[in-house]
Amino acid sequence: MVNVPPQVGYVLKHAQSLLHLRMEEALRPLHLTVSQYSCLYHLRGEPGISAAALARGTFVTRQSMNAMLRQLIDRGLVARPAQPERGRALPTMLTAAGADVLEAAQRLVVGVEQRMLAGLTAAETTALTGGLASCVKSLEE
Amino acid sequence: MVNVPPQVGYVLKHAQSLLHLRMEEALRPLHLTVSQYSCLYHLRGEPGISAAALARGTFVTRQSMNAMLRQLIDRGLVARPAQPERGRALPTMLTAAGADVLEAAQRLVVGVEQRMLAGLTAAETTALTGGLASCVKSLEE
DNA sequence: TCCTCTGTGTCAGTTTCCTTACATCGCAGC
DNA sequence: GCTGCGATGTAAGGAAACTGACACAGAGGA
Repeated sequence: MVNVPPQVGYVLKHAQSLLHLRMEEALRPLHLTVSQYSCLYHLRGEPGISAAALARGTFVTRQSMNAMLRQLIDRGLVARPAQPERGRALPTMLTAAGADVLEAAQRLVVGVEQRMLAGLTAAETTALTGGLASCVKSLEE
Repeated sequence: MVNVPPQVGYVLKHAQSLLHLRMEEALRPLHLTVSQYSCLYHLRGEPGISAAALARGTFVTRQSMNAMLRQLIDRGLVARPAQPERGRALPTMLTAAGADVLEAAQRLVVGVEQRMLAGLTAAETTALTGGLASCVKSLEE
């Protein structure tokens, strides 16, 4: 890391990589991966969402999301009807057990985020979030 | 994405995911992945570095880095002696062809980063980099 | 009505990366 | 001298993700 100019992309990757690692460590006792947590989290925000829409919100492909959902259904954390009411989309939702696991997981994740932001003021945190949101907006046409 | 509070971790993941995607698209004409670009980039900054140290700087495992290096050596972009001069570490370095490819790749990557930061002032960009660096520092013990 | 386009679910194959494990080398301490 | 420790390189196996491909359902226009 010597003679390497502090490029934004590299620091961004570094922060994301480290956050992912810490979250993985924190969620390990619950036998939950970061992707699975993200899946449950979005599912609570939008009950009855389709797997494809869930995949877009979690930054994975439909195929990966369906494989992940099968695991979560086997564990009883997620439920999905066998037949669609209309169209092809199968509305997915959290079970009571899934909501419990998510609540416990979120406490752990919030702890990690607080640790990540420990060196920043509230104003700096707001500026960081705003800056990242601007990057997202600029990168999607 | 409705009813989802703007958590920092999520926006961070979103920005990193999008940046990775745009870089992958930009580097495709050069038949280079983001990881390979990152590898060449660090190699130029620290010639003669070991594969293990390179792996730490690129956020992958030693095994993945050695596999990647084999590909890059086959393409003539990287060179590594067959025998270590001392110890077990094999000093890795860029070839002339590798330096050329890296230079072309970096132009493309800089373009993507500029696009990402288009909506931010210079001061905001500095604040963003500083905020991310603080997150990194807080997350590594 | 027919056609096209988009969105969704799914299967198969491949790639990439990680985890686990082992052997080797230099170094510091007894 | 010898031993434990850390760092490096390597191999084998598995987990997770992606790409490519196909079929189906609804919306909209010709």
